[in-house]
Amino acid sequence: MTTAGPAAMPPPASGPAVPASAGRDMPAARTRPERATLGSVATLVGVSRQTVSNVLNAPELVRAETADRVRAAIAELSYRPHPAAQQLRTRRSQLLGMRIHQTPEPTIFDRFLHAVTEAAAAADYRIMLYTAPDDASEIDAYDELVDRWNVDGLLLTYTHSGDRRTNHLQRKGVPFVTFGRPWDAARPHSWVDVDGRAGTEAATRHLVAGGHRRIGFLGWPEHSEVGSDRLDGWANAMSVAGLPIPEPRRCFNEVGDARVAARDLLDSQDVTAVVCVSDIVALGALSAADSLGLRAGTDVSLIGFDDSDKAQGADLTSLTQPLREVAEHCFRILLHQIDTNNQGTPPEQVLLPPTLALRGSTGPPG
Amino acid sequence: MTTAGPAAMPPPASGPAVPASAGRDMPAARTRPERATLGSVATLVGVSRQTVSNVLNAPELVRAETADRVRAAIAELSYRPHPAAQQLRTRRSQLLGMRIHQTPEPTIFDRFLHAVTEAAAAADYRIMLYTAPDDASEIDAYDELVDRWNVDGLLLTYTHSGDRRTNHLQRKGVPFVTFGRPWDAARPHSWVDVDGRAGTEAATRHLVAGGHRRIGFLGWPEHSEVGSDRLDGWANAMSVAGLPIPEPRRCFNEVGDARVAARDLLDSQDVTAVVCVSDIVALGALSAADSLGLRAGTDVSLIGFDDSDKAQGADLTSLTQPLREVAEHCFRILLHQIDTNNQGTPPEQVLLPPTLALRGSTGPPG
DNA sequence: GACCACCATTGGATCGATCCAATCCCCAGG
DNA sequence: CCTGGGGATTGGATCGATCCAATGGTGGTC
Repeated sequence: MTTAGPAAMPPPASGPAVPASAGRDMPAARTRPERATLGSVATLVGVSRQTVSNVLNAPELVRAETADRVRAAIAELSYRPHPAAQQLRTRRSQLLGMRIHQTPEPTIFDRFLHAVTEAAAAADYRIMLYTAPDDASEIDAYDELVDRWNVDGLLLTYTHSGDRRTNHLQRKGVPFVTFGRPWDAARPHSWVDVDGRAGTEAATRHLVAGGHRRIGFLGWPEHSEVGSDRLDGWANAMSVAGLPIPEPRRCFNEVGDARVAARDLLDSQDVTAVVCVSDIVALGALSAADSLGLRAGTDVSLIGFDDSDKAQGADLTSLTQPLREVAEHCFRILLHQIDTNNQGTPPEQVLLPPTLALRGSTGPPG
Repeated sequence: MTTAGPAAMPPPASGPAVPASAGRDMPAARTRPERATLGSVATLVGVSRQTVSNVLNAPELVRAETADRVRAAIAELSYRPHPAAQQLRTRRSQLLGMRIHQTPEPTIFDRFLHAVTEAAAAADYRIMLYTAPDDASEIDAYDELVDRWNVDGLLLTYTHSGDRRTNHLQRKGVPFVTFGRPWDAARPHSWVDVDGRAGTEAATRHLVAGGHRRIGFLGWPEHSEVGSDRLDGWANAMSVAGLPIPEPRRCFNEVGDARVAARDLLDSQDVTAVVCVSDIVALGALSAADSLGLRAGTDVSLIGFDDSDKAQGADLTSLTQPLREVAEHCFRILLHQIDTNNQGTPPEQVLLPPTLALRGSTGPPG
């Protein structure tokens, strides 16, 4: 369900029917919770503010028995440090910046955003959004974010060759991680990415194991780095299997264009299976097969990439990007940079393999 | 393009080729910008901190000539107040909270998120994200957000009848606005929504004006409030036009299910046009028409809802939700509540009409 | 027993802004 | 000439945390 009004049809969790946990009553009555501070905890225990602070930030300095009493008081008053006060003193904000890109339609980036928000929340970090019309003004926005808001780190997406943003951030010494490889050999920085090549390789191997011998590839135009990577995986698996490599077809990432290209591929090349560079493209292939009277899963096998909702809806085998893991790695690496003050440790790179989600378009399950 | 890796094919703005504005050199050389503070501005001008503060927050207290000198110094040092310090003193954070919902696939909510981020940035507010598995724990999250992070206001989405969140926030006195109507007659609060009924009405009128007399409706199952609203618009327009009202067909918001329902509608009811409750459903109808040998735009007219990228790709006439306006209204109302301390003015409601984006599925343009 | 090292704890200063009350200045009114 | 009122400006206290240097108490050593 890509769409529909804000109160779209199936409410995206816990419907109105659920009565919500009943046994929460204690704090409901209070009119003014009267925020607890370091000081109030300290006087309750009978120690100084600094001792309370140490219990939280440097427990090894505090005698165990004292620490226990402090912790009890913290729990009793349900004290939590005030972020603004901390930030003022420490120059740390517990905030991570993330740019929202202007895309015609939402992408898996949005799922990534969700996963990162959750991963960060577990460590008491929050995501602050910002916008920028292009990379150039994004660089301008960094100064604002870092100098004024004390954002602790940045998560970049949509990296591309010739990306100026990473250089700028390295020069400024701001901790950051990118989701996506730097596609040119720039100064190395930390990144996390999904191994598209490994994905299409696995997909192709799966088809080969299923008995296919003529397997085509439906890709994007040449200049796409992500696209070439995925194409390479298919080509490599084919050559490893000792199979002939049909000329790949290319199209834009739209169903209509993909349908035309796919029809051509199915017609002229006589393939029995097609590995597609994306789900969108695979949907076009599905439609093309349909119009040629070929049934997906029996007459021809199709595999997409991204395991989007559309793939699930169309019963399309696809490659699942491990977005939760990507998000967790991104956050872990970023947190490490922040904690070590961005020094000492070399940049870290993580490449995660997608997994094949088998569905009807590659034959009956089992 | 719903998908593809993080560095997806067409980079979503400014490609690598663009050399980025060349003429920015001044601040690049400095090693340590040495943040300007109220105090440094004050000593430069030769006035007290408070006067500088007044220039920014209460200009009417300052003599015009003094204010000008202060403003000049502010510009020279490129001073900007430190949010953490302000927040500590004023209990205002310039932050708005927004929950990211767990949706299987991104929705127009993500476009809304973008629009809100931009609207807020113009007034120096930022969006902070949070997650919650369901409405109940979302309510828990409010305490954290409001008490600890001093979030100034909240933007809620996915309202539904029986929504407990709004009551809770009203009790706490936290400023908030919802994108979406409260579908039951709860205590009134501020909201902004898109008038689905007016949209389908306009769509139907357009079809009637084009000469159609048998116009069907393809909707969601009965329990959807948004769905009923959109159905009502169609039914009303039909009855106003004095046309017979065919039995509406209902399906889930998936292409596959919609195709089945649409085929039935096109077959048995002999309609020449179909108003659809969403783009997804309309795509199903498109596919059904195709399989029946009917060409969209000539043999049968189809209209979707949301004007998603899919609609644009499929050359489908659809109803555009004015998300930018929705976002701007939401922010404006929220800001007003914050500024007036959430008192005095009654809640404000805004209902915005969608606009019809005409494409090939309702006949040749012009 | 005096001395020192060491651990646990403390008090005061500080981050950068705003709040509040006090002060200064100038001019009209008596 | 003194007084009072009001606009413009100022200094000090404050928000809630951390940083830093100093203090109190304990035990070991000569």
